[in-house]
Amino acid sequence: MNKLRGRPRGNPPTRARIAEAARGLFLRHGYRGTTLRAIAAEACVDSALISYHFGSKQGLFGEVTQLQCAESLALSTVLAGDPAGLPDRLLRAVTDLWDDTEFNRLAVQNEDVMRVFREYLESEVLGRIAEYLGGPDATERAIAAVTVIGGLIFTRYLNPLPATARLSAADVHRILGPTLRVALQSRPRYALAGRR
Amino acid sequence: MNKLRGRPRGNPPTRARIAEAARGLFLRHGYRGTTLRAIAAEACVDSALISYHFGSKQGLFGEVTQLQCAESLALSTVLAGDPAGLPDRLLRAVTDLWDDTEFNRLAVQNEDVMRVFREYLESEVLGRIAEYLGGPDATERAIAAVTVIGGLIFTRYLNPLPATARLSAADVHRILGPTLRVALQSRPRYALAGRR
DNA sequence: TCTCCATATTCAATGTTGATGAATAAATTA
DNA sequence: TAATTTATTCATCAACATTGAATATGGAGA
Repeated sequence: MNKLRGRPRGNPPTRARIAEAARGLFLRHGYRGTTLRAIAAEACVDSALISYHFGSKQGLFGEVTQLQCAESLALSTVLAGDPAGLPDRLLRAVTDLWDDTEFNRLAVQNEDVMRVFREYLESEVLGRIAEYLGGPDATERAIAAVTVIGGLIFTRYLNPLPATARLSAADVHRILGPTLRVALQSRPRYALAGRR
Repeated sequence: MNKLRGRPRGNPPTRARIAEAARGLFLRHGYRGTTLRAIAAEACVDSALISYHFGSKQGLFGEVTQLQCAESLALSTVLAGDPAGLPDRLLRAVTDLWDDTEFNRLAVQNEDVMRVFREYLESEVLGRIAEYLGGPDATERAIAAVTVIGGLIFTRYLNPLPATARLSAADVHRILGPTLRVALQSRPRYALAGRR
């Protein structure tokens, strides 16, 4: 920080260095856990420079995050093949992306709601559904069901997508009913060879 | 504020009043948008009293939130009937709960990640899937698929449930494949099925 | 009833935080 | 070369959550 005032010599890529430092810190400590001063220190820069370049902390975060989103999930490949294999390809794309990159770590743990909601979903909903179903694959069926339900809650309420949120309850029932029914079905594992 | 120092006469339920005020403000303005000072003002109390009673802002929020969770989703009723009707009853319970109560408003909009993620899910994933599917009910099928995918992302990555998160990618594919397949299927209700 | 301690409350201060405006120096343009 | 635009530091701000000190009441035991 003991640098000179005024514009520095050359055209150092300071802005990029800030974004890089921010990305690392956001990944490690989440949004709230990362202060502008920490980013500035990491980038060896005065913290005011961040506001200058990115407008605000949210602006910086948005830029760093959107960069990640742009790189993510190459949908073209997924949508290129035959319709029959689409489910598999979609699932594979999602898990490949999220398992391998650091993208998921950008998910700021919303330390408050998220924890409560997770515990509730896990112990109450999932546990009791599995108990109700019984049988050897009860847990797996419950997981599938919780996924659909969690997806509904997430895309309709927690973080409403307009297309989903503006449906009536009846439409939601009609559209998701068959899906949830299949999720809850027992899927005999070794009965059929099937392809992967 | 112009009150006397020291313990007040009688045993006024100040703690409860604070919780009540906090609940209202959290509902209206979310977690970050609600300051301890605002809660204190609403409850006609010094803001230091909140730290005294609840330890911290998070402590207060946790108490208010957990109260809501306890009241929510009467699973017993859902699990009481015949297995065949379970999907419908589950869906109904979820939508009834979340449509009618204020519970969903406690979902602190994680103003940062959530917005980006929502826009991405809506415009990229949902839009392109619907475009790919084509046909009259493409949007509905895309919504169902996005729900499953969003549920997977949410319960496995964003807010990982242990049971779901510790699965291998292959297990995820196996368990959710049939579900997603059905979500993507055309569901002819009033007309004959035509693929694609 | 008197004494003491735990409890409830206000007040004042502290240390962070994100942001802003002024000063300054290099780059760029005319 | 002169003027303007851009990049940077410094000093400061207001808001925030939290903490410590001061003070007054409630309740338990004599």
